[in-house]
Amino acid sequence: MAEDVGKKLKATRTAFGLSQRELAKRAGVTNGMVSLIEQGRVSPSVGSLQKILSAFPLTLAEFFTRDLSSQEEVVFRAADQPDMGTGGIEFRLVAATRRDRAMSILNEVYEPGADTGSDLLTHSGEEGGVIVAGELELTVAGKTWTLSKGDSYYFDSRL
Amino acid sequence: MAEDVGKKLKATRTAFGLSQRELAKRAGVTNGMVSLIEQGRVSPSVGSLQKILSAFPLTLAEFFTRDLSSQEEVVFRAADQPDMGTGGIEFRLVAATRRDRAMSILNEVYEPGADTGSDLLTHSGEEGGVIVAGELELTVAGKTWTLSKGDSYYFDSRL
DNA sequence: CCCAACTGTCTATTTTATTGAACAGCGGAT
DNA sequence: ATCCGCTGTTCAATAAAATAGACAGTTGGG
Repeated sequence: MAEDVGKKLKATRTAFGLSQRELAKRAGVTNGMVSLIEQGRVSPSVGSLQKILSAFPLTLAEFFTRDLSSQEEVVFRAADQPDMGTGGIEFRLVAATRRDRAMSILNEVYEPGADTGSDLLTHSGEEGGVIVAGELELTVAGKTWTLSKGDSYYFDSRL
Repeated sequence: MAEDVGKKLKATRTAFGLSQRELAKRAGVTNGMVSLIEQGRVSPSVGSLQKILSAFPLTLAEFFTRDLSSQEEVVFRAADQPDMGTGGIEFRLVAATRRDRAMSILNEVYEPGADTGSDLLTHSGEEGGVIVAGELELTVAGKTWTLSKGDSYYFDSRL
């Protein structure tokens, strides 16, 4: 178990806020296969893994280098937030590269007249937010960042 | 053919100066499998690919990020040259990260009394060499490097 | 020349991944 | 309570990957 593809795939999938079935449908594979891979009961072919990753989208290189570069990041820049939305609504997922997130935060931009249905932000021991305008000085665990429009933060509330 | 694993594997294998059988033996797989993978006739499982790459040795992340970072490098530092030798003889392969090399260059260090059999350097339109002692100023295609002991160079002779 | 040792490719068989459709569990709505 | 829609898991059948071994071509030596 030198490199556990299953755990990494599960962490990536949950980070993007997708279910096994939703990921499978986008990738063109079956949900059972995603389940078996995540449990480590099969070793997928690189072709299958590539199809699955294309649903994020993510390349093989990005997938395998993922946690080495962004294990415990706190600040995520605007360009690093993938757009999950459709049509006139823009959803940008915060901390998408972070593994095993316990919650999801969305940066939402609505066209004039667009409608929001439910409250998507639920609290569960971790905190996150987005700077809509102006600048913010953020201090977490002794470190300080200056965030401007579009930047965001994410950290364990115990810090 | 988004990411051709076969071509990449073949380029990597030849860059390390290994035959299909030699690679297969080190990796604990069959030579036929290496052949089929390199021809693109099968898509190996990540487990199998991982076993194969461990013979170089190379991680999955390093394998997939390989050509993005070192596509057309000219200078290769001493630390980047893998040791291909055994026993008292030290063989360090130059430009191992470069894809589809048409030749091989070896930096050879022999213990006192060791014996050399055949001439390993054959010319075929490309040039390479190693700095054994002192310093050298190298200019290729308008760029200049200063090489010291252990450093090496590799470039297309048309430049 | 012939032999030996190597190169990579190909075929039949075994092993494994992948599919498609079932299953049980959970939360919300009626 | 049931029903709906979702979550992830598991099973038998199918498709594909991996194996063991044979094959042809090449290089160097006796």
